[in-house]
Amino acid sequence: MPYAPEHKQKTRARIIDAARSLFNQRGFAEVSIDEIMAEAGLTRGGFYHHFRSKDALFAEAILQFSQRTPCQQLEQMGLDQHSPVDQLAQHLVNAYLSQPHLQDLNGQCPLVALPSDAARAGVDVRKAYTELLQKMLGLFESSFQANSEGEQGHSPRTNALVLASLCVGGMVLARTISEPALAEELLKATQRFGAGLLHTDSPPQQDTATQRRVAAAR
Amino acid sequence: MPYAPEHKQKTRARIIDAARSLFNQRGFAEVSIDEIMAEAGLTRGGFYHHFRSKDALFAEAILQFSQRTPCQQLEQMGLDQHSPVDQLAQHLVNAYLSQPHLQDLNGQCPLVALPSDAARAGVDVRKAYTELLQKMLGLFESSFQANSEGEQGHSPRTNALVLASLCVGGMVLARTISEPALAEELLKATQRFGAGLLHTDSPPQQDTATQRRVAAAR
DNA sequence: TGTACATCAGTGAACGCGCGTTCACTGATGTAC
DNA sequence: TGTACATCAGTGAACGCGCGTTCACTGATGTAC
Repeated sequence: MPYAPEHKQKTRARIIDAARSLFNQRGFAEVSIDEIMAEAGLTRGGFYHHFRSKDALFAEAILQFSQRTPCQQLEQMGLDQHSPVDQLAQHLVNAYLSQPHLQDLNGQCPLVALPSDAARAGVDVRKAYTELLQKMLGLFESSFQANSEGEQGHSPRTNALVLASLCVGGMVLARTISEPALAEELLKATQRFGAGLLHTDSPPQQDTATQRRVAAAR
Repeated sequence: MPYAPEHKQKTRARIIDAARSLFNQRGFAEVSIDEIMAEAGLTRGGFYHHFRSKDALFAEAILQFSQRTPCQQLEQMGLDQHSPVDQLAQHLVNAYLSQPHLQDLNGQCPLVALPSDAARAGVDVRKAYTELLQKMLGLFESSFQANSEGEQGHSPRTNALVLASLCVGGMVLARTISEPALAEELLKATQRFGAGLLHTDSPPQQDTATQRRVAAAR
C-alpha cells in the first residue's frame, strides 16, 4: 500500500479548494480543468483519478463551502450553540451584506457567486446548492423562533425565507451592476431592513430612535 | 441602395430576440453564435455585419428586454400613468414571484436568468443590467412614495431597494434549488411579504385578518 | 536494518470537438437610365 | 416600362485555439522478506 491513506484525500481537498476559489471568481464554464489542477500544484492528467467529471467537482466545491459556512466560522469564534442564536444570525446578515463580502470574490458565498451556473448544472450541483440554502434558512428560522414572543408578524419560517432572499438578492444585484454607489445603497438598505426584521420582527414600524439604537449596537 | 432601410433592422431585431431567448434558457457561455443565427433563420457568417462581438450582442439582448419589461406590458394593458401606481407595482411583484414566471425560462427577467453571466461580462452588459434594475427600482419607489402617508417606516427608496432584492433573490433561489416544494415556499413567502410591504408599508405588524383581506383581494 | 517489489498517484501527449471570428463570395434588391 | 448595374445582406468554408476527456507511462512510496 504505497502512499499514506490520507495523501490522496489531501490532494483531493486541495483540488476542491482551488476549484471553489476559481469558480467563485470566474464562473464554472470559464475555468478549465487545467487551471484548477495548476492552482492545486498538479497537472491535468490526474484529475480523473479524483473526480468523475468537471460537473462532479462543481458539486463537491459547493458542498465543501456548505461545510465551512460563515455560520460555522462565527460559531468557532466563541459563539457556541447555547449562546443567543439571534446574535449569530445578526452577525451573519451584517457580514453577508457588507463591502468586504462584496469585494471577496475568492471566498464569497456560492449562493451569490454561482446562481445561474448552478441553475444550469446537473442535479448534484443543485442539491449541493439547496443544502447550502437549507443551512442558512435553518439558522434564520431558529433565530426568529427564539425572538418571536407571540407577536402578530409573519411566521419564523416566512421571515427566514424572506431574509435569505434578501441576503442573496441584495448581494447578487450589488455584484452585477456597474455602479458602485448603487451597490452600496443596496447593501445598506437590505442590511438595515434585515437587521430590523431580526431585531424586532417589525422593522417598518420602528421609529428613528430605535433605528439609531440598532445602528449603535453594531 | 439595395434592400429597404428597415430590412437590416428587422433582421438585427430577430437576432437579438433569438439571443435573449437562448441566453435566458441556457446561459451566455453555453449558447453559440451558430445556434443564435440558426434560431433567427440565418447562417453564422452574417453575424458580424450586425454586431461587433458576442459580448456586444449580450448587452443588446438585455437592453431589448429592458424596453419590454413587465411594467410596460402591464402599462399597455389599461393602466396608464395616472392610475394608482401602487397597483402596477403590486401586479409586477405578484407576476414576478409566480409559478408562471418560474416556469417561463424563455421569457423570464434577465435579472433572474443571467446574474452571474452578467457579473462576469464586459461593462456594456453590466450597464444594461443596471438599467433594467433602475427601471424596476423607479417603479417600486414611486409606488412607495404614493402610498406612504407620513408613516414611521423605512424611506420609499429603502423599501424599493428591499423589494427589488426580494423579487430577484426569491426567484434566483427558487430557480436554482432542486426541490420544487421549497421553491414554491420561497415564492409564496416573498410574494406575501412583498405584498404586505407595498400595501401597508408595515407588513410584519399586520394581523392575520389583514393578511386574509390582502390574500382575498388578489 | 537493508533491499526488492507491487501499488497507484500523478504525468503529459494525444484525441475529437466545437467555439468565436475572418473572409472571399454570391445573389437578391432598389435605383438610374 | 424595361434593363443593366452597384450595393451590401447573407453565405459557408476556413482559421487558430482551447476545451474535456483518455490513456500508456513513470516514479515515489510503504510493505514484505
